[in-house]
Amino acid sequence: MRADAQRNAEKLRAAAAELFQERGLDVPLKEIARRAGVSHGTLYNLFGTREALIDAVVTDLAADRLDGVAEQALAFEDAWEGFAYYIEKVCELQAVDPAVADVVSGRYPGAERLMAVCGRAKDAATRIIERARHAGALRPDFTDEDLLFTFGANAMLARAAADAAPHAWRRSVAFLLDGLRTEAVRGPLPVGPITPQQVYEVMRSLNGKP
Amino acid sequence: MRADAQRNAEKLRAAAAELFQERGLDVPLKEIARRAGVSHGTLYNLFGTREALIDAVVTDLAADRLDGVAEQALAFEDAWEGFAYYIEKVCELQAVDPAVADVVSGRYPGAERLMAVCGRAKDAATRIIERARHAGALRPDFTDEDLLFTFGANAMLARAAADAAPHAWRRSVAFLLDGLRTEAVRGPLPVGPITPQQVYEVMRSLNGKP
DNA sequence: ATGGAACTTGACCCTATGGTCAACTTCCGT
DNA sequence: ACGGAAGTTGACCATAGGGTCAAGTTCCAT
Repeated sequence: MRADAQRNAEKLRAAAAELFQERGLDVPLKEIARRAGVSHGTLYNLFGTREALIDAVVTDLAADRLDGVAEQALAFEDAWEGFAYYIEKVCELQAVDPAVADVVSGRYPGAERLMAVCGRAKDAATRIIERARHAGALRPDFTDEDLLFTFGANAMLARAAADAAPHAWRRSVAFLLDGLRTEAVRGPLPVGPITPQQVYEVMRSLNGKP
Repeated sequence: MRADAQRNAEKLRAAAAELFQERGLDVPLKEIARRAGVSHGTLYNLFGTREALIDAVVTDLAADRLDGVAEQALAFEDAWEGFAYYIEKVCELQAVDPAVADVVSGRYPGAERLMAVCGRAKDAATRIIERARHAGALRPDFTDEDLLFTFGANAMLARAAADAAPHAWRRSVAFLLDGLRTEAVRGPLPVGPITPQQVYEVMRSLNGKP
C-alpha cells in the first residue's frame, strides 16, 4: 500500500472512531470521509464496506471494554454483586458510547471480527448469570436471552436519553435488578427522579432527529 | 366539501388507519395515498399534514383503548393488581398496535387532539400509581416519569420483536413488575424463554429494516 | 526525472422521503 | 347542459443516504 493511501486510511480510522463513538455505528459514511478530509470515494476504495471499517476501528476497543467488565464481574466474591456489577457496567458503556451500544445489540452481522467479540461477550455473560443463579441469588428463570433483550432495550433508551436525561437508564436498571434478585431487597435508586420536561425531550428523540 | 372529495377523504382515512396500525405513525404518506388509490397530492390537499391525518384517524381509537384500560385498572379491588393490569395491558396494546405504541410514546406533538388524549392517559396513570403506592404495594420511589420510560422502552422492544418474538416483551414486563412491588413475590413468567434465533432476528430489526 | 501503477476525486446514479403547484378534470348550481 | 368553482393529478423540487467510476493526480522504482 502506498504511503499516501496509508495516511488516508489512518485519517479515516481516526474520524470513524470519533464519529462512531459520538453517534453510533450507523453514522453516514460520507460524513466520516468529510471529517477525515478525504473524498468518500477514497473511503469506499480503502475499506469497501461499513462493516470493514467498523471491524478496523471499533472491534478491538469494544472487545477490551467488554472483556474488562466481564473479568471484573467474575472477580467479585459475591455472585450477585458480580452480576449486578456486570449489568450496570455494560449498560453504562452503552450509555456512554453509542458504538458499544450498537455492538452489544449485535447489529452489523457483516462485521466478522466484531461478531466474534459478541460471541465471547455472550459466553462471559453466560458464566456470570450461571454463577449468580447457582448461588441462589438470581431468579432461576432469567436466561441469557433475557439479558440480551435487556441490553437491547437499554441501548435504545440510553441513546434517546443521552442528551436530555443521561442517567435515566440507571433507574430502569435498578428496578430490573430488584426484580431479578431472589432476595427481596429494594435498593435505593442510584439517581433522582426524571422531570416531565426530560421525559418530553427523550420521547421526542425516540422518534426522529432533532 | 364536494362529494368526490368526501369519498377520497374516506378512502384515505381507511388506508391510513390500516397502515398506521400495521407499521406505526411514521409510515410514508405517499404509501397511504397509494393504498387509498389516490394521488399523494390529494392527501396533502385534504389533510395538509401527517398530524392532521393522525388526529382524524388514530386519536379516537387510541383514546378508547387507553381510557378503557385505565378504567378497568381502577376497577380492581386490589390496588397492586390494578397497577399490574394497567402496565400489562398498555404494553400489550403497544405490542399489538404500533400506532398506539407511538401514541403512548408521545411522538407527534403536532397532533393536538392526540396530545390531549395523552394528557388524559397520563392523569389516569397518575391515579393508578398513586393508589398502588398509597396501598403500600408499589415501591414509593417509582414515579409517573419512570412509567413513561417503561412504556417508551416497551414500545421499541415490542415493535422490534413483533415478528420474531411477539410475546418476548411479557417477560421484561414481568421482571419489572417484580422489581416494583413492595412485597417480595416472584411470579411465574407469563411466557417461556426466548430462543437465540429469536434474539438474533429481533436485534437485527432493532436496526435497519428487515 | 520519468513513466506506469496506485491512488484520489467529485460528478454522477440510485433509492426513498417530504412537499409544491400548474394544468387538467370533475362536479353541481343555475 | 354549461361554465366556473372545487378537486385531482403527476411531474417536479429538495433532502439525505448508499454506491460507482472515468478522469485526473500522486507516488516511487527504475
